[in-house]
Amino acid sequence: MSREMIRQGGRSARIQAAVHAASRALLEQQDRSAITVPMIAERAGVTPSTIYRRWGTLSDLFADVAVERLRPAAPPADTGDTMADLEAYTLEYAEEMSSSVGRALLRDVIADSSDDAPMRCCTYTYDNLRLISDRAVARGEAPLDIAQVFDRIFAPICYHILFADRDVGPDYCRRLLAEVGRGDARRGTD
Amino acid sequence: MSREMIRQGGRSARIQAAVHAASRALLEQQDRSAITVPMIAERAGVTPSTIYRRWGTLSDLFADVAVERLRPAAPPADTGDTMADLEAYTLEYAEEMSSSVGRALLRDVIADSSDDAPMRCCTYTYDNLRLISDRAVARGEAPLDIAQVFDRIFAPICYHILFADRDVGPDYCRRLLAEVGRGDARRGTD
DNA sequence: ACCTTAACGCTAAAAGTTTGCATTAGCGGT
DNA sequence: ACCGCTAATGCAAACTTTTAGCGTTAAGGT
Repeated sequence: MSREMIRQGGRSARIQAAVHAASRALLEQQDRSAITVPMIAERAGVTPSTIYRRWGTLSDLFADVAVERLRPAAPPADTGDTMADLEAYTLEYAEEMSSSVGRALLRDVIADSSDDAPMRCCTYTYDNLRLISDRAVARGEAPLDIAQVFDRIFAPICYHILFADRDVGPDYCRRLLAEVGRGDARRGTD
Repeated sequence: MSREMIRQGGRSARIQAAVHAASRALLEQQDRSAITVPMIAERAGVTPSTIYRRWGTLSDLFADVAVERLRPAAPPADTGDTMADLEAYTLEYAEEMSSSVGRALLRDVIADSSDDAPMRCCTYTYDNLRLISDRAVARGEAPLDIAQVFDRIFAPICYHILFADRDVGPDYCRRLLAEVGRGDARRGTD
């Protein structure tokens, strides 16, 4: 969306930061259905037309903000044990996403009109899993089967969060992890 | 949303039907970002304020329409073989949802501001799986582990459709089915 | 330092949304 | 079958949001 802009430095970047910050601030205070483009513009010290031109719709702006927030701040913890790494990362992911703000982020990302935002969000998870896998290989262990981790662990977690049909707690996550671990969780990347 | 209305008969129902029909028609012709409430209202022969009052926002109206379209028209096919029933239903589900209109429906449902639409959509799938399972029991077989079918088959399918990170074709679905079948796919409902 | 042009601010017009009031038409009670 | 009650609709005015044109500013390259 605003990734492949031609102008990236200076004012353009400052405005993007201001708009993102204003969006985040408002999302924390009010219900999203009460937030409007002019509100964000005023708080960011920008005219509404700038936002309309750069992001098009409120949904796309929120998707952009959500992707930004979903971008991992720190790499997954390195415990020295691959399965422990995976468990820690999974539990953190589930806890973060199943919160009301996390669920909103997920929905914003998925509502993006282009397929760009959801795919990028997916890539973040992939990169983290890849990192855990690479560390395993560096220790002489077999790599993680990342595709299977997506199918068996992260997909169910996201599904239940998005469809709100069941609670996604640590116990449930550990069961998913155990089912994968019990089988052939590692056998090379697809 | 419009489910628990007090008035259900006569004019109210006619208007709901007209608005739904108008929405569906417009969704087939134009990009959803180009569709507005006044457009739907005109096509349905209704004033915009009626739509605003009953559905609130365009997203919620679309979610309502999507749930309606997702409601199963016919029960899943009965082949006499439980696993064949499950395969047929899964492939049909995946094909329908991975199409561009299907994906849009899924996104509309998930974007619903209340958690009502996504959960109801989920229930439709559950009911269909339950039907397949019940038929299995009637034949003296073990029931389907529905929770596992959700986690191992439908969740991955929906995840990949929503995040657009990979293609969801019959081959992929059959692999998911095989992995469940190979394991303990039937062991009672959670 | 200069040139090109993407991006912004401003403003006015267009479109969409909200709201109050009058009217219509389900629904339950008689 | 009729009557009263009120949810639901239509209409129209007030209000807000969105779009579009135009001049200006400031990145980024030469």
